[in-house]
Amino acid sequence: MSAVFRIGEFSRLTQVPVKTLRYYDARGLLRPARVNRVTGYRYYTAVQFAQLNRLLAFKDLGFSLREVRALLAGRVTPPRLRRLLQRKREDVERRVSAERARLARVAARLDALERCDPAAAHEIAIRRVGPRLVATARDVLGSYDELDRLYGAIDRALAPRRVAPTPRGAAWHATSGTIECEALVFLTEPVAPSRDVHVYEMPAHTAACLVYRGEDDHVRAYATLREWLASSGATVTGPKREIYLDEGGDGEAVTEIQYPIALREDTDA
Amino acid sequence: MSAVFRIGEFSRLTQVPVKTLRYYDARGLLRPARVNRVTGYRYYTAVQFAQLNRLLAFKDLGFSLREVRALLAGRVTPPRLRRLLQRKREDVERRVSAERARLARVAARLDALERCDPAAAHEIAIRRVGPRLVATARDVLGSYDELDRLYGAIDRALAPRRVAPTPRGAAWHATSGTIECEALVFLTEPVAPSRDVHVYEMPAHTAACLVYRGEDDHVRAYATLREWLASSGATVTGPKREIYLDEGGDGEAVTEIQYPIALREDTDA
DNA sequence: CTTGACTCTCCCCGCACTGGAGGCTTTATC
DNA sequence: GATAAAGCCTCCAGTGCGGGGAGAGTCAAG
Repeated sequence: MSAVFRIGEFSRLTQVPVKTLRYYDARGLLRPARVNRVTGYRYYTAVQFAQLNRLLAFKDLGFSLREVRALLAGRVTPPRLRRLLQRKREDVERRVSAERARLARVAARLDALERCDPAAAHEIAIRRVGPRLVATARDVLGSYDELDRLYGAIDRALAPRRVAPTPRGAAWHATSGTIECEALVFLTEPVAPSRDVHVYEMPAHTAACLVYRGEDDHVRAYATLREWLASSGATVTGPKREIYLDEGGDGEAVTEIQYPIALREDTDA
Repeated sequence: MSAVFRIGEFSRLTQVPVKTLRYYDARGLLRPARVNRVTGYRYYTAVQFAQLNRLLAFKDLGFSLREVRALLAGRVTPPRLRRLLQRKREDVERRVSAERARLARVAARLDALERCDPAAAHEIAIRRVGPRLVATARDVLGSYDELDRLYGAIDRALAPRRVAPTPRGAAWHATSGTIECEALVFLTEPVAPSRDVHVYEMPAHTAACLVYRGEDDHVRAYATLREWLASSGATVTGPKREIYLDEGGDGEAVTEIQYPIALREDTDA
């Protein structure tokens, strides 16, 4: 006497595609009340509507199908559900703020474009800069050329173990009015520090990165970056770094600028 | 003279996994400067850093790799980029508000749980209720039993074309103090309306759905739904509907309640 | 008995990667 | 010059959540 629905009618009533219902059956998430052994036809009854609603409700909260299955099948003690929901909430909160930050960046980019700003902001990448072992020498410099003095000190300190020629870099610390330069090279294994050469692991952080070619681009690159930093809702959280990717004796030099940043999700839109 | 990097070193400097770099190569997104025909080794130069940054920048804005490839390779006229970015912005805005609404629902659920609320709110599903063709008869009713009169009218109007026995339903309109009932059955093909039977396509909308069994659950179900509606930041946008999934002459009846709603993303957290 | 709508299983496709197996190359050390 | 340890290569398979379609069987109406 009780009503029975074939998959198509069940699908029409629930607005869940037939394919999806079969998928849920195969995954053990929603078994039809009866399946004809011979023809394989699935027959759903009214109780399946309730089961499907529970399934969709959990899915809507952001649980994966694997989790939903556990929630539907296994005992869900309320304290355990509470913990799961709390983790879910943090998850979703993170996603919300990530999406809002992304929205701010899209809006900033669009803004720049509408102001007919020629700034090539699409060359700025926000990257995770991972932890890397570095050897550094630090001093206040009178001119750019003095950098070589610092690299010389580093090279001497590393002399016994000849290190593969990875690109060199420099961090610029603005402390108490003067600008101090910290020349650095990347290491692949620890090395003993010396009197004026420090060895430590640079912590991981997020940075806005921009690569430029040649000396001419230098000024434009910094202008672009500064403008982007101002308009995209990011705050600088440390000394800027330069990585000399190609010191190009014959051709143009190639350098990457990295500004350590923290993203905020303010937008003026 | 210019610096050349093997894939591992390039990966270390950019923090992009080796596997991903190979994937980008295969997809034509980032070709190494040189590939040794014999050994297959990939060699990257400094310019690839700039290309990779552009790639990551576009990806970060939410473009798919397919779109990124088009942006990197094809001519990107600024007006076209502007349109793409505008669409992206709407996309991301939608995602943000969807995630915020989800967050509100997770928080509401957690709230209910912490108040030791026994409400089985996880049986409430938010569903898209698609457009469906219906035949309806509408009147102010004195008692529940009068519903049969309305269904009788519908049946007579459809008599020539005997329609498959799909579940019946009813919408309850609260207009000017009285409650009016609109009995409805679903159709699969258009039928000519009569004097007191209307035929039209019910528009698609979002609804909060809850299935209950038997008469005892009726009151509890409505209490649960009302409470959920109050705490989850949704507003009712139309007459509630009931779908009689199983009128169960012998067993318990099964009914689905549907409240048309609009989601807002307010949260008190 | 035929027609048309419905259903079944099976396999491939998409996204953006990630992991592993099995086999070369390069580099460092003895 | 031999060897070991990294590093690199290609190819195959899998992730989550289904969508599309082929080819065959089933069900109800005329």
